[in-house]
Amino acid sequence: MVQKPSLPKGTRDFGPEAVAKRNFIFDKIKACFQYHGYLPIETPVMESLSTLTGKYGEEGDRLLFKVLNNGDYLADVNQEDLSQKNSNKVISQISKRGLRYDLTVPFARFVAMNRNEINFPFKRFQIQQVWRADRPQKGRYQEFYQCDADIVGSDSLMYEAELIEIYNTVFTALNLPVEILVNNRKVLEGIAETIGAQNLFIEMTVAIDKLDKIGWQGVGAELLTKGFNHDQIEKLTKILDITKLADLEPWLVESEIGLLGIEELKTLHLYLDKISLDQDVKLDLKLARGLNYYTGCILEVKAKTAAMGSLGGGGRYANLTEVFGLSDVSGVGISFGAERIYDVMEELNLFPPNVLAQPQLLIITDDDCVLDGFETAYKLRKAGIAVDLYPSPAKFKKQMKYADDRKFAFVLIIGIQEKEQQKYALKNMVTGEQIAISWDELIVKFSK
RNA sequence: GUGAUUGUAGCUCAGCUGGUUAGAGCGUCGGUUUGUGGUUCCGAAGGUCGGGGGUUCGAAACCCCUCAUUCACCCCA
Repeated sequence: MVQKPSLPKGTRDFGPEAVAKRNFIFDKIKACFQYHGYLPIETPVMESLSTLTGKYGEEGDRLLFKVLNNGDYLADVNQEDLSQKNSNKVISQISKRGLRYDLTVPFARFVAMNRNEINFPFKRFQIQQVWRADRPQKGRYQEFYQCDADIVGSDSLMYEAELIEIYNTVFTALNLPVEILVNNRKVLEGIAETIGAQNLFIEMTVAIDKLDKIGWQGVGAELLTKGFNHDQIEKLTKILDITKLADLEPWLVESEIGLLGIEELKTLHLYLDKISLDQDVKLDLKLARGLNYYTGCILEVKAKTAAMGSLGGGGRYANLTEVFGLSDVSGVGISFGAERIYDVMEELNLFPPNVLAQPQLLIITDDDCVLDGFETAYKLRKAGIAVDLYPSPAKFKKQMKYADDRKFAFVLIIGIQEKEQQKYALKNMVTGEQIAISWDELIVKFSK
């Protein structure tokens, strides 16, 4: 029986053009990373589940893809857990591996394991897929590429500035106008302290992150259900509307950690003042970011001219390697969401017309000249000219149509007439013009 | 995990309140006097109407279940 082919939820195929376009994005990002001294690494698709769980918050754990153990995986499962259908307990017994959820945590694991071989500060980049068991929707897939650059082993805020500069450079190179939003988790903690809600810090960040979407009314309502009172919410409203660092400082004088955050932002700006950027960089106190491992500056990139979630994000994580037994190694990094950048660039028509690098020239032949065609193709390629060849002496109509469909700019016709005249017929597929051309002329025309 | 939405040819979609052999455009393939595409004209192939069950004399259409899609929420790139 024939089965109807289909793709798993949230995944897609990439045809030749899509791959070319994606590589166009990768190439820009990669070039920029390398230009700044980042070195490439790759890590396995699968990690031990224990490496992944507990790093992304409760929600993140739910979105982890688990890999079923091999063999008789039910053999050793606790019968009680099984009969009670306790999925949480059973899963840990039947699955010891999971698909990576991002590239940052595997990197932290990599650093902890290779600490003796690594020279700190260690700058690495990594372009690989990640998987999230999320319901797919616009700009959201279950399988997608992240392009990460991270530095571990230095707490210098110079790196925050460098990463912002990288965002700036890449999006400028892609001709995609964006807004780079900056905030600091310490400042947010300070704000929580100031309004007397330090124990509700996570709830606060999750709520205010939605301000853009549901406004103060919605956020206020959510905060109330989380245990905030009207007084606190009102205070929070006032603080978060602040757009200048100087205006914020008076609010946080009582908070040691808040002042530390402000100090960090000030230092960051000292660096940024030394360079000029094409994209907008803004302080945004409403930026929170859900990943709980961030401890200092946080960054997020949004498209200015398209409705799409963030195109990238990142931040400082002071302790991520600690759970893997390596303390006092601070890290900071950013991630580009290649799929979303792709979607936005497609929407805005930003890809160059000829991303699909293919030969300009197609050779077609008749019955008597197939071998001559093959030989000519070989000689042209040897002369450094990219060329393709139709494989059989089909009707010229068919061969021409093929050339047209594949958008070759020129067709080189080798038939019995050409062979007798010791010339080729070269047809320009755009103008329709056809000329007789010698080998030497051909080489000159197509050599660069 | 929650709430909606859609599922008919390779693609985009028609198919009225259930009624004979399910249609169109595009695409594909073949031909249009045997050496020429993108622009003629003619023709052909291609569908278990997502799957299963039910109601009915009769279901693509109505009901139930299931699978899948898209979108929103949660969360995030």
